[in-house]
Amino acid sequence: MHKYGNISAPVIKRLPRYYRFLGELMDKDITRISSRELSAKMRLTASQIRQDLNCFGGFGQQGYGYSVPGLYNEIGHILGLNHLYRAVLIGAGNLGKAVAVHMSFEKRGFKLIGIFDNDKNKIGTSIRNIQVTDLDDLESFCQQNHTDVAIFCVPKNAVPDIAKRLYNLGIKNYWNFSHYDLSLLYNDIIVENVHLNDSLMILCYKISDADVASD
Amino acid sequence: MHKYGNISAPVIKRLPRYYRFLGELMDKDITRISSRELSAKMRLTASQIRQDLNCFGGFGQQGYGYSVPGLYNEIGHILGLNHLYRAVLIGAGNLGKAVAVHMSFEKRGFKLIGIFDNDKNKIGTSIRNIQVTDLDDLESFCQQNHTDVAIFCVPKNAVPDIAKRLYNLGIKNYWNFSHYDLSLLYNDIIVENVHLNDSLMILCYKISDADVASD
DNA sequence: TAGATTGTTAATCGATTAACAATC
DNA sequence: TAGATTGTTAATCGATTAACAATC
Repeated sequence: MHKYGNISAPVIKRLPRYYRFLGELMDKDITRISSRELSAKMRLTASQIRQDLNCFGGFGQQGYGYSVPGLYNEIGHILGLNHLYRAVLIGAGNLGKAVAVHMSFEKRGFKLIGIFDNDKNKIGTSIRNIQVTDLDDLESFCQQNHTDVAIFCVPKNAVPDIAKRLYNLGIKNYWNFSHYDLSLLYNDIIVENVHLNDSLMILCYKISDADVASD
Repeated sequence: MHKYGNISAPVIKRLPRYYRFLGELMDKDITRISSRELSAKMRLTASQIRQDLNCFGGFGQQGYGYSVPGLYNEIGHILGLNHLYRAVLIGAGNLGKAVAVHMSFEKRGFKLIGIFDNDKNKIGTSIRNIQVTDLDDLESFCQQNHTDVAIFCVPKNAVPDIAKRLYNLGIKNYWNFSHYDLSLLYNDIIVENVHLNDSLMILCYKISDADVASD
């Protein structure tokens, strides 16, 4: 059922960071690196790097280390960046617009194919050469255009209804910017959350926890 | 040095979710809940909830459970939401604009007091009643207006220079949307990252890992 | 008082680090 | 071959779960 056995969440979460650092090394024309050198740059242990990579395969060479472009490509492949999953964005407000314009979807395995909103003032306008479509036309659009993923940039209370419509269309992968707990809705869906409010509150915790003087 | 001893990162990351669920219970006028009931709603163990909360204090009552508003307020206080840390936003592009407009800073312990950019077309325009200021005036602004936090919404390569200027101004708390690894720059800073690209790649991994048919 | 549920200690599970034999 | 560094096993550390005495 899974390509790489059951890889633990902590390992998966570190992969994009490895990918980023390897990309930077490539920009500097560094072609080879040992786990020890990389661990120093990334401030983690060499052991962890070797353990992490060996979840997926033996990419290194004893006595030599790792090929930077080789490892970069391997991790890109593990992450699945060679795919082009077709995504629709739900919600063309400030956040949705920023996500549409700001993200390099193609570099990350996705292609944005549609944007939906229910605001008559937004419908018909274009973002990144994609026309904003009436949310009422979600079903007909997705039936005509194969869709793998939905991106939720709508307020919390609008989410469950839209999620059910998408689920009924067979679309079960969600990138969720809303604060609705999508993962509780169905069991056979894939959800990746971006909770900006949570992140901001964690920052608040860190600051106030360190700042013993106040309060 | 720390208000609540050394609380582990996993516990801290769960706090905003507890806070959210308790808020929803309050909206439904539910005034009391046991760890068992809450665990069922949140899909985690009652044991974990009790362990998590007891890092900070004994907020429950044997035989009764927890007061929903009581616990809500306690967690809000633990998160430090009673503060109003003064924040400046660096970068008024799509992402910066969305962050400025979309976030309810005041509910999360922050107040947005300034927005900076180096784009002449943006300087002077207003976002949320805050004038976009020339990045060159960062020092004079922060000297005149007490600033606790900086929010980075600029491209990676612009970050280190700006971070150094902020650090020299004594501003050492950062909400980082860029892909520059700020935490490696100084040791006495507080960084909370929002890495949208990483999140998107993790979604890609999850989809492609489940999707054994392809590739 | 009896029932319920906490706070907390003990047991288990998983993730990280250390060590080292294999090997390039 | 000698030196370096991996892949992998074993040891440690930390987080989660289970159990239960304390107590409302």
